Amino acid sequence: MLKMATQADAAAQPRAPLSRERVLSTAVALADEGGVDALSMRKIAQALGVVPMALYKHVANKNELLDGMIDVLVGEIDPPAGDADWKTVIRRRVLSARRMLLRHPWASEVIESRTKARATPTPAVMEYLDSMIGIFRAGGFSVDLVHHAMHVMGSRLLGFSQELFEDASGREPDPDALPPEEMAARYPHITELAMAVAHDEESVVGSGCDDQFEFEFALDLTLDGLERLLGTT
Amino acid sequence: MLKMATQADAAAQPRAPLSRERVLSTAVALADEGGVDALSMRKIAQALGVVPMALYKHVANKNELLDGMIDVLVGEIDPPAGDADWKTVIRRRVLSARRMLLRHPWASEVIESRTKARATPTPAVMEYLDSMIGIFRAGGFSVDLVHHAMHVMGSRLLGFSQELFEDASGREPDPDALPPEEMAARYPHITELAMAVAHDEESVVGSGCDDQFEFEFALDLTLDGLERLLGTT
DNA sequence: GACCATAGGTGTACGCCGTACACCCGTCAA
DNA sequence: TTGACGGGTGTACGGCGTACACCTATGGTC
Repeated sequence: MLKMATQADAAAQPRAPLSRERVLSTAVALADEGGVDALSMRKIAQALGVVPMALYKHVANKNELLDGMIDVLVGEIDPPAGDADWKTVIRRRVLSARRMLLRHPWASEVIESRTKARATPTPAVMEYLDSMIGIFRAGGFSVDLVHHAMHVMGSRLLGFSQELFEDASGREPDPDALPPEEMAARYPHITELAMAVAHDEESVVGSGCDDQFEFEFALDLTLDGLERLLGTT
Repeated sequence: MLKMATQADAAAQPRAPLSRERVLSTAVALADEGGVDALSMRKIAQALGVVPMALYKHVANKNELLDGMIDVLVGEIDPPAGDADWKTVIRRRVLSARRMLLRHPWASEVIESRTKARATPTPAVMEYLDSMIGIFRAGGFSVDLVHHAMHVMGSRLLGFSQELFEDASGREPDPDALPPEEMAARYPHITELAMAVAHDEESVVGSGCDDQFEFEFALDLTLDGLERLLGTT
């Protein structure tokens, strides 16, 4: 009796019924606040008030869970907007994808690693890419040209992220960082660049350079290049 | 006596003295053949004929080991070559970096994740970037313009790798892959593109599209864009 | 109403991981 | 001779993913 009562209470109050979506969204939330490395099945279960093995009734294993998380993220990207020309539609969509990636800093890493481990990207990613191709095609790109375009947009030419001066502030003062004069001696060009940038934007708080501006600059340079190609065909 | 003899034998024959470099290079070798996910301190130790904790006399912990591995890889990139103009020097260097990344498919993932976790990239990466900037500067780029250029080269505009059609062959025949007609219905544009590409290159074995060609196409498009910018300043 | 298949949550247990900590031994400077 | 020390060892701990057996409430069938 008593037992039944407490069970009923527990069931009524804190126990939403658990589902694949609930698992995925709390996983995303946990990753957002603690990073993917700190994400474990056990912690997800705990956050849901459930025993770890319960999760396996809704996702096959951790990799499949990561795939599901990717699909959640891709779902956050705005659908292609309206009837503008290809350039602005692509531009908006890419910027929307970027906003998503900034909201979930762990995203690019897991997309990278999961995509390499699978035979094919997850369905949501496929759909995203498909619609992207569709925009180019509707804009008059030949099949060949859109193939090139996808490679251009998907490649990172430098193998390494450009996030060099990303929030020098905001971290605890790293003990084994080089003193500035050593920096200047060892990496003269980086130093020159960093100083110029910092000076340029001395009014701006936070990161030494306006990443959003730089990203859009890169995007526009590339889209202009593609447009020129389109014109000459 | 006997014990000393066997010890001497063991010491003489299979026991090179162990060093940071030996640890790093066997770690790289193991990652090459089994992927980073399968790389563990215990396996590295085993490969070196040593107990796991022995490694910690040469690397502080696993993250620091990964950082060291990155530096090994970056060291494989050819130094800037000769006295050609900036465009060909950059081009050669980027292609050399790409060759390194293709030799070590796990590299981009660990560089990505480690760079995000550190206050600053590893020294070898810094040096690479510094010399890259130096090439642009020597080619007449203003500080501002080289800043833009680094962002252009370092950004991936699509958040997702373009490795869509990467070796459809060469994998075991994935059980839950969609049948072709379903593919065509759900992802019409991808299908169109894939078929066109496959047809184009039907003589070529392996991957449906020539990734090297596409990469160079993207690189040249970008470098041309930068050159145009340089001209108009 | 009796029955039983099934879906979904539980508990236990295994093997692997990174690594803290105490130890031990050979080398070499004083 | 001694004693510090660099480098390899052994043990142990807590956390991980997950296989497997179990329990229980639900709902369809006779």
